[in-house]
Amino acid sequence: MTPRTVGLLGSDRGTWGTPVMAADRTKYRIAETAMRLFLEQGYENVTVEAVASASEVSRRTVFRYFGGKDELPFPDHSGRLELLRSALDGAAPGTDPVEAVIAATRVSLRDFLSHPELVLRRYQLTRLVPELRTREVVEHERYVVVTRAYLRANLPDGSPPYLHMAWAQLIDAMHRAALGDWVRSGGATDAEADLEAGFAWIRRLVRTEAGGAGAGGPASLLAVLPDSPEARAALASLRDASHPL
Amino acid sequence: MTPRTVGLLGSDRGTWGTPVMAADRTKYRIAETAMRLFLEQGYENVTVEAVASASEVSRRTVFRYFGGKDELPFPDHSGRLELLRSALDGAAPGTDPVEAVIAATRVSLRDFLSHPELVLRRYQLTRLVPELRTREVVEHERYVVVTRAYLRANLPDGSPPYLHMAWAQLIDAMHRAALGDWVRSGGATDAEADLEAGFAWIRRLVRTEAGGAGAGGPASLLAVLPDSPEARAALASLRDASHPL
DNA sequence: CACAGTCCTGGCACTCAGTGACACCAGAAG
DNA sequence: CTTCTGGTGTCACTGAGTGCCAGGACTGTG
Repeated sequence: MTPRTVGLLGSDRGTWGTPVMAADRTKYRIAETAMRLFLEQGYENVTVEAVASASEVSRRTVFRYFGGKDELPFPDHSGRLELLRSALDGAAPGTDPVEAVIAATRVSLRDFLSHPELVLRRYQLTRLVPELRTREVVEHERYVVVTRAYLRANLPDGSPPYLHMAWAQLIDAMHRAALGDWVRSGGATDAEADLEAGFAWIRRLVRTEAGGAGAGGPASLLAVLPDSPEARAALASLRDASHPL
Repeated sequence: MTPRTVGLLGSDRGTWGTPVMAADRTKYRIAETAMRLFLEQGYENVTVEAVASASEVSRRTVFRYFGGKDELPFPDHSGRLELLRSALDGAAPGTDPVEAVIAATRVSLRDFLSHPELVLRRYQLTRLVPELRTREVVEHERYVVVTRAYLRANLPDGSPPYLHMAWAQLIDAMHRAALGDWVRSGGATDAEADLEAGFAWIRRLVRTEAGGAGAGGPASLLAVLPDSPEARAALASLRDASHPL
């Protein structure tokens, strides 16, 4: 280990952060090289052989670390997926399952933001190369599958069959929106704040389903009305009268 | 045209319905053959060459109709995507954009259900072959991309940045749930009714954002409270007083 | 009838992704 | 020194996907 080959890389420890990449330096080194070549020469014009030799490994080794050429820009996904799983597994028993998924999604976004150069650089690539965009979609779907499964297992029994799907997609929408805006802005927005704003919006909906007792369907009302002082006052009095939460 | 080659197929017009396949018989014939071989021998054990010769076309022709081996079971997606687009384009000008997407999604589901054998047979395959499941995810994402773009363009200007994403994902969740339950049940459930039930649930949320005037953010209140006769009465009077829609 | 144009097809030939099998070499442990 | 183990390189092979060209069917035009 500790290759003396500083050549193509700025240093022997790459450019990207520390947390995940410490686990497997070689994998990230290959990914970094691949993304550089893809950006310089175009995805289709770069063979795996080229990536391998530029990374100073054999072609076979590239395929030992990555399932395919299109996975080269995503060395962090497997780790983050594991992070998401453990965040859900580690949720306190009594926790509202939707809140558990929200917390896990927050963890996932934080992990994204801890590799800003990787994520922003990759965006340049996925925007340009349809095949990589496709791969990104597939990788992303894995997260949603995990949250869907968690919600299906933990939502109260009387829930309608679309509910786990709805919350999973809704929470994912906030994740997508916050991360997407951040990435499109080149890292300028406050993604965590945006995510929390989305969660706040979600929470105003989730109380409907989560509050009531299980059997017989939701015992809540969801009301939408034009804003006005009268409406606010009426709602406030109703809320205070019956539900002093 | 009108090939006299009845050989491997039960008839010269395949097995599946009429609407889309009339457009290109050959494409559906190849798809049918491919799915049969995939189910009989396993996806990885069937080469494109085998599909081609069993379909009585050349290997080259298979790739003229399909972008790749993994697209063989999805001959209907391009047509349905076009259907979705035209449904959105054809929406009446004043229509609530969320309602427009709901209507388009209804059309999409109907189109799915018009090919029951194809869809149910394909489910056996996608459940079994990860690569095909992946392709299904990607194809599905295309629909959501279209609806997202439509909502982003047509939602009122003051809407928060996550809103188009949220509604798109939410409506898609209903589509996924209804179609998924139908497919998993082997075609036994009433998918259209399930979809409408989901839409009804969505409508209780959507009124919030769609009603208000544009500038300065949503001019609506969203309230969630415990159900009670008093609450219902109070809300009814508020609604009648200010918003006689 | 002759001829040009178009569309769909088959037939190569080629690149390259991905995989299996085996050999090699480091270091750790006995 | 021997043995085991984990990471690596080398080689050979299958098969997906593409570019190019040629041929046949059909159409319209002179």
